[in-house]
Amino acid sequence: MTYFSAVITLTYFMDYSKTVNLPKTDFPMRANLVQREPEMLKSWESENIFRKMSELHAGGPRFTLHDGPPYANGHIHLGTAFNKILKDIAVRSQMREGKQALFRPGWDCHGMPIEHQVMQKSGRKKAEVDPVSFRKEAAEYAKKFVEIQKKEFQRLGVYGEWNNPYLTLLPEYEAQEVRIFADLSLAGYIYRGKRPIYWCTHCETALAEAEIEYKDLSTDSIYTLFPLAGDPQKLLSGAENTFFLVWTTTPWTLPANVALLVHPELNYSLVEFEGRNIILAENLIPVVFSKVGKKATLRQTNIKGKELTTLLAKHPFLERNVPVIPANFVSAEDGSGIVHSAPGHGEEDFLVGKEHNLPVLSPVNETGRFTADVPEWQGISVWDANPLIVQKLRDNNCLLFSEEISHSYPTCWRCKNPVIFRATEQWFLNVDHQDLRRRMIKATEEIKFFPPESQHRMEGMLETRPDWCLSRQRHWGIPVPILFCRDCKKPLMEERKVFERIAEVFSREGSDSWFKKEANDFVPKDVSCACGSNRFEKEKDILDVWFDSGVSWAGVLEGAGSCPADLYLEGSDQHRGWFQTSLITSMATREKAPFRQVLTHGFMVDESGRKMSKSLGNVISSEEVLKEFGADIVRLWAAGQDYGSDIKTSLHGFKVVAEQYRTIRNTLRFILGNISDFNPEEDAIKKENLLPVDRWALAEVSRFQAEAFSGYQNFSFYRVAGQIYDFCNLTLSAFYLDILKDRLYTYSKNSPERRSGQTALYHIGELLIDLLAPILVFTAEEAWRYLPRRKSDPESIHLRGHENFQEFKDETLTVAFNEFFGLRKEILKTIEDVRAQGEIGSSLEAKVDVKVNPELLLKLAPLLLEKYLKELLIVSEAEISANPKSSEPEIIVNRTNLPKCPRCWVHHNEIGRSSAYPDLCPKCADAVSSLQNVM
RNA sequence: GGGCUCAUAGCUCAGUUGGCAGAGCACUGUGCUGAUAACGCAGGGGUGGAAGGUUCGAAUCCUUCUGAGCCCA
Repeated sequence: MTYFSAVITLTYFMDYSKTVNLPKTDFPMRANLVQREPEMLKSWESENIFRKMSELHAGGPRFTLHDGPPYANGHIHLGTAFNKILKDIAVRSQMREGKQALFRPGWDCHGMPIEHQVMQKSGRKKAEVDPVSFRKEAAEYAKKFVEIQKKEFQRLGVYGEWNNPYLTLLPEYEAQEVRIFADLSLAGYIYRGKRPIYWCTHCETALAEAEIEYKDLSTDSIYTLFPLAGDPQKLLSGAENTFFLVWTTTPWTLPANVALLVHPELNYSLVEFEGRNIILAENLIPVVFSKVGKKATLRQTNIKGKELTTLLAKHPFLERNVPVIPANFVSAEDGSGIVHSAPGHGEEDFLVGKEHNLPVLSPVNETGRFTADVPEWQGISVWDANPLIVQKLRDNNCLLFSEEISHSYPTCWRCKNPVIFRATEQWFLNVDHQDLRRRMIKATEEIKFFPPESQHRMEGMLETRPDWCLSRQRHWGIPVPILFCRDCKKPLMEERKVFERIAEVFSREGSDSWFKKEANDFVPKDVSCACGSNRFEKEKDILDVWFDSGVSWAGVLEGAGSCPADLYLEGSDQHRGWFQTSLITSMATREKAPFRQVLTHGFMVDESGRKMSKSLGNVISSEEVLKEFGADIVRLWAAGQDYGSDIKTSLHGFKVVAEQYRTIRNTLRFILGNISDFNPEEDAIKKENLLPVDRWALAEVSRFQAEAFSGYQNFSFYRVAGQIYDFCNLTLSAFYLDILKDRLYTYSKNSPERRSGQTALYHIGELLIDLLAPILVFTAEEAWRYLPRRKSDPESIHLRGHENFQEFKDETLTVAFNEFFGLRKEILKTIEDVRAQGEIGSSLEAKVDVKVNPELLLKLAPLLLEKYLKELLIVSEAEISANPKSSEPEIIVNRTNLPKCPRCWVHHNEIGRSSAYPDLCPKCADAVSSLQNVM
């Protein structure tokens, strides 16, 4: 008996397994991206695909994404890769919408990091360097990394004009930068002024705001006493022996002190302590004297800060009387509520000082040592002077007490040493000239920000940003294009001819010419100084590297007729950086913003949400993941991130993405395998003749497409990626493809049922490849090569626009199927129970009886369940009927008693109807006989 | 210290206007062996960062705190 049945089964299996239409495709299951992607890149190159892409919609509406230039130093990291991939997806998705989308990548080539590297390599110091040969080395260094990074971006599949990138060191770019500087200068935005700026005493240079890192450092926190020098309005009851309690964390700035600052609305008090009267903020009395450890006696209260401004104070160790001035930034939480002010050594102090016409003292030289203006400590560095000054205060009996506190302190981003504020002569851009600041804030209201909160952030930063210090005392950059009169020292700032000459020379010979030529080479013969002299000398400072990139709209977009750009897309740090510098230069010279839309993304952080940094050792390199997973995985990862907040990144995360990729790839493979014998031009079934479930599948296609389109339009790539994955996983794998298998495999090749399913599958395949194309640029192309083609189809998916599937929309079917899925879940649960009891294994062994209330049955009518229910449930017998009494569906599942068709494995009541194939069900008999007719 | 943002299952995240906490992955069980280095089904898993408050009712609104990120001081 056992022997007999085994032989029979084996016989049937051998026979019929060859008659079913199993999936057939050479599209490999294993992606092998690391090897296959470089081959694909070569084939794109040999077929000029990128060039054809750029020509695809020539003359049509344009989409310009302007590349924020990465810094040409080192290899790209995951953050750089992420940024460029987002840009690429934006560009490609717009291109697929029918726009002419060009992307010209750029690099930022000047600036400190490169200068620092080159300087270190040669072991030289700034003063010892010959600018011309040094700049040559720096340029080579930058170009080397441009090439390295270019290859790395290309390997990621990023589309762009790689043969024509913009570099901030190209002569034409430099010339354009001079022209913008000229426009700014002629319009009155540029001024030379003494002003406290961040100064690194180690690197001996001014630093931009962007070049500052804050670190926790321990510093002196001292409470010093400034004697009262005058009380003309007799505000204080006993003015004898009275002192201001003044708090500072930078004792070395006391020699530059010119005022005391109080908060105008804060309440101050007079206390008696060890025979002296002391003024300080009322609410800080307990804190201060608990630190001193002794009690003070309250003498007078409720003195408003603004009343104190009538008083005069005496400097604790210099022969100088200083005024008391109101300032809103004085804190009532720390110190004493009275701070000392040195406009030469602090930004806020400077602004208050400017308002009250205070002198700007800065008796510190470029190495951070006191000048002759401070004879007592001349030649001593400010860091070494701190304890000496504290001692001096103590000697003068002017120190209440001192302590050490830890607080965040600005340090130099290169050398990591603490920096100081020091007033020097610098070139500035006045951000309030001609109401620029207001105009910029207004302009941001017209710009679309992604995410929208980003606009507030930008606005807030514009409100408070100080004038832009444009000059740097370095070698590697574009020179400040200013000439001075050798005789009267006046700068030549209003002669357009001079700027034009400089720009013209730069465009031919590059900005190196500034260092090679004489000043007079840049001055036309007919130009002379107002004083009559025509002997000139060159400015020695160079421009801030942020000015380089800040004029890229002029250097890149204007010439191409693409300004303003449609999109700037950068990390959120660029609110203060590139977005703002670009906005400033453009609003000042062109009266308009250089971008219509701005997208910002978060930063890479590790699994526990901490910033990736070399010192923490939690950095994941782009190369590492690329080598292990391939570019499409990195791209799918990038697409899948909600860039609005920070991006948590781990190797495990990439493995999860790789799994998602496999799901998508397998889905594609299944589709391709099942339509390998389908010719869309001959075999497609008309919409009205499709089976209900196939029409529903296409309705889903139209719905999914509309959603994905809107996702791409809003640059919500992570939504698109999620939708694609859910579509593959939930709509297709878990339902549609599963129920389709019986039809695809067992119906005869050319049957309407099978062709109906294939028609839907073909469109699903088209759509998937289409929607994947901007993200999985390699895999989409690979799949495209295996998809049956129409005659009109191009050789590359990247040259094909969208197929529109909106005609397949079918609200009735969609609603009906949603009802069905609720019911199906219940039925599947019941089948699982029966399976758990050991009654059935395969669901094809099940017989399902369902009773539902008539309303539900009516809703399900479009599905034609009386005919298709068993197919939709993948069971052999299924009946559904109405029962007015049942509010919940009644589901009964049993094992079927019908015999099994050995070909399609469905249990069937009509087996043997065909005399030629007595063991088969009618459908299978038909299929096999038609097969033999063909043979 | 200030501005903006984030915190929901082991992981990645949904959750529209306050109304029964949801997906995928992972895990466990299981089916199939005609997507097979695949695919299906089911299940367990949560003090919603913490503490208060408003409300009949809070993941959602308010306050404070904690941790994290960007920017600024």
